[in-house]
Amino acid sequence: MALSHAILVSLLDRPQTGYELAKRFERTVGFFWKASHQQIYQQLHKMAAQGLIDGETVAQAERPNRIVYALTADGQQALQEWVATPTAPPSVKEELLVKLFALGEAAPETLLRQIAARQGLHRERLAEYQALREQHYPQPSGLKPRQRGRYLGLRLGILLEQASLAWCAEALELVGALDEPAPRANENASDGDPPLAR
Amino acid sequence: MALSHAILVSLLDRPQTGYELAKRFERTVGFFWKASHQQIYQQLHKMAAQGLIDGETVAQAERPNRIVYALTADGQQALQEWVATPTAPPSVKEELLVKLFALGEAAPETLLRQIAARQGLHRERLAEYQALREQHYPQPSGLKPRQRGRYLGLRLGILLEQASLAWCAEALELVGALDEPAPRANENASDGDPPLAR
DNA sequence: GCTGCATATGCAACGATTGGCATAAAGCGG
DNA sequence: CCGCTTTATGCCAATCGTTGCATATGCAGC
Repeated sequence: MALSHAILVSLLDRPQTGYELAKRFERTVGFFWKASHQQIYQQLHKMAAQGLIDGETVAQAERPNRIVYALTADGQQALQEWVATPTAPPSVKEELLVKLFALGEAAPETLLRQIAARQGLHRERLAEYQALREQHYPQPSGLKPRQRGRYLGLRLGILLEQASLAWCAEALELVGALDEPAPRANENASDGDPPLAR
Repeated sequence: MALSHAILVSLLDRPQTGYELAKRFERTVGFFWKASHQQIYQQLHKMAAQGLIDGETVAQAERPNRIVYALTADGQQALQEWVATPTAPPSVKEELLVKLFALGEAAPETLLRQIAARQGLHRERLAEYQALREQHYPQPSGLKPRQRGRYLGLRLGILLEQASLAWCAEALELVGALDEPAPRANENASDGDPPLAR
């Protein structure tokens, strides 16, 4: 119910082929919505059948044909309607945190390694994002509307990476402390079911 | 490839019925991994067929029978192996950010409302999490291993909610500025494809 | 007494997503 | 000139996830 919308949004910029869409998904919209090329091609067929987009085949000399998709009036309307629809909270899939729930049953070293790996990832991304920000969005208040949306995406990326990094530091410390000095004994104490969230 | 693992982790605490698992998913593991009860029941059947868990039917007077599932040795081993496996980065599905990409094409007021709604959600959650933290995890360094995992989950929740709130404030300001004073003209300037991320 | 909620489990249909594979040609490096 | 990567599109199978529905009972509140 939403990959189609992400595609519509992307086509707003200009008509594109499936291949282009797939590549752009890796750089822009895809930061908030991942999709593989198979998924995109299939979705494009469906959307064309529904009349949301319109594909035009362009023959190319000595290259495979390309199919360039553009928004139809229906597609634009569908997009407008979707934007006006209340947004569901983001769905979460944080494997690492699920693993941490097994802490006490599993070797802490294994988890330490994975947290460190995660830390590296966040560091890389943060550096990337900050570079992009400096290059492309020097002063946000001067941006045109469409750029503001993109800037805000980047901004959320930066804030979340920073928060994640702070968490990694805490986690390394807290899990690391288990490794060497402690006796790691006696886990089954009284507590009925110490809740966490939601 | 991971709901089964989340269930295994949850069964680590104690044997549980599908119903209990579904309810706990709303409070604990489910913060990082959502699942509906239908999904859980189906998964339980599969896992029982694979020998990862073992279900025992308990007849109850004047209540539907319950099926209590417990980890088998195979299940425990599968869990250990999974924990030792490198963790994939979390998958993201942030609908709101996709919508922001349509900024300039769509009415800013609509988006403002949705950002405000999101802000409310984050505020609520943050308050919840902080209350839980104060109640259950007064001093993290004194926690037993298993509690540390849970504490870290809560901690990440708090950090991410705070970051999200900071973002909401920025977003409201930047999108709100579009609403009243500006002429909102001329969007199609030079820029080829200002990238964002990844 | 009716309504709604909580307990407790499940099926069926559909849609979303992933992974493997296939085709086809151009350009690049060794 | 051989193999690798890039461009460009697609099928198929399997799994994962969501929505709607069904069943059965007990308890609390109106």
